[in-house]
Amino acid sequence: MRTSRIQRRYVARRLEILRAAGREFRTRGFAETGMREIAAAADLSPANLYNYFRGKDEILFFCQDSALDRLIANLDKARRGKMGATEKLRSVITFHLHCVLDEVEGSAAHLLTNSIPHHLQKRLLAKRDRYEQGLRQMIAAGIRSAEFVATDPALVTRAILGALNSTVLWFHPQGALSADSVAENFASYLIRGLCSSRASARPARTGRSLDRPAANLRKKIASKGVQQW
Amino acid sequence: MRTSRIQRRYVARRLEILRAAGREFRTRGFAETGMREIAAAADLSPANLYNYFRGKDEILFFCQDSALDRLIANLDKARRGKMGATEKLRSVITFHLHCVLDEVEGSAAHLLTNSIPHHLQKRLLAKRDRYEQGLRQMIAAGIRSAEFVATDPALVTRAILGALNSTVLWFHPQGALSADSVAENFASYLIRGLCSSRASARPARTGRSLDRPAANLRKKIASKGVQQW
DNA sequence: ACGAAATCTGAACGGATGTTCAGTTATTGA
DNA sequence: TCAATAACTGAACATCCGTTCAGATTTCGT
Repeated sequence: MRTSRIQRRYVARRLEILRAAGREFRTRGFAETGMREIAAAADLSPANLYNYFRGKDEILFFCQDSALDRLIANLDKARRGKMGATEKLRSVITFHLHCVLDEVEGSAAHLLTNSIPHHLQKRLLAKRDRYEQGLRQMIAAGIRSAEFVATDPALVTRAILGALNSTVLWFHPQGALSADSVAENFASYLIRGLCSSRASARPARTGRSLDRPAANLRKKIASKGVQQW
Repeated sequence: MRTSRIQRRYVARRLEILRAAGREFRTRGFAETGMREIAAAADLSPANLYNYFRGKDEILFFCQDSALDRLIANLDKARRGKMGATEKLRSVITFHLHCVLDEVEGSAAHLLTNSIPHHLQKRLLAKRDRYEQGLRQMIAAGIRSAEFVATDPALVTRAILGALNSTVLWFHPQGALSADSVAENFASYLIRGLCSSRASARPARTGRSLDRPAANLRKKIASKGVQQW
């Protein structure tokens, strides 16, 4: 056989650990979750974890890395499609939510955790930037094609990602609200904000401390050095 | 005099500490920030912190508590106003962003931190629920008055709060992007999503795994037991 | 069945962290 | 000026956490 049984069992055990760790990270947070708890959740002794991962950092790294891979793969697929910007964006939003809400080992995709070593963090930030830039370009294309209203694509991208990622903070898999319905409603709302509205969304100024004209609407934003979603 | 000088100095020092702690929490995260770092940032010895706060938990608690007080006060003021739902919502969004981005000691308002003791966490969750409910009712009123399109107010509220709170993850006070322009752009985008769009925001189904009708649009959500924004 | 390799475990180590405490310095009120 | 109170500090304590390691147990190939 191509891959030996012990190899297959090894990677399966790794995946089990990642799932258990993701579950714990999600509910308790990274810093609040100890290796002993991860081990208990994965039915292992704490010491045995180190046969599968170099340490706690690496566990979180692979959680985030695999989630980002799936997100980027879906994004690229959507970008290559022939549908309009609206449908593309809808597909990305719903997939992102299902990825973050359904697949528990990927639900740690939003954790910042600057306590993870630099060389790992750099790789994650690079992937995250790539995802964010792809989404931004998708929105910018929709603006150019006049499907979307003229706004700052970078800021809208971050608003969307912030809304999507923070769902893990309140969503309960067993709750009354399904991931599907969250995805449907979020997609409708977040996309509608990009389509020109009937009524003017920017009425007469209220006059309260916001007197400076919003002239920096399309200010360029450095894509590098972005720390977080 | 009404308040003695030593009392005034005491509360002033407390505020200095809260500001310094908020600054550190914001950049490093709660678990990653030690009491020794807070003390250094506030120009105090670590031991001296305990003359002003019972411990690290209480420092975070007062950071979040004061920020929530300001947010709730502004929300109530907006709700009592006579403007339309659009202007009310705009005022709340911009104030929320300025509170979270400008006033550094309040920028910890988004931290979950389940490591803080129960009796403190309960008080914070109560205030957070009150804020969220107020915002939700504001949006629901806009829907009733036909200013906003018919959607699930609870989910839109959480999308908005998620977008707003996650700005602290990437916003840099010294960066090229001002808090004002973030507030303007976010408000425009997030409000436009509540106004009926010209083009249909929900086109023909793509057919991909989202075949279940979105019938649970107005499903009630338990307002208690909400853990996070 | 048997030696070898993989898998697993309990116990301990080193370091960091929140916190305390005895003791020192600064400030207050008269 | 002087006692009393507030403000502050360095050093240590207790605990927790990530990690390691020697050795036991299971699984594998033959």
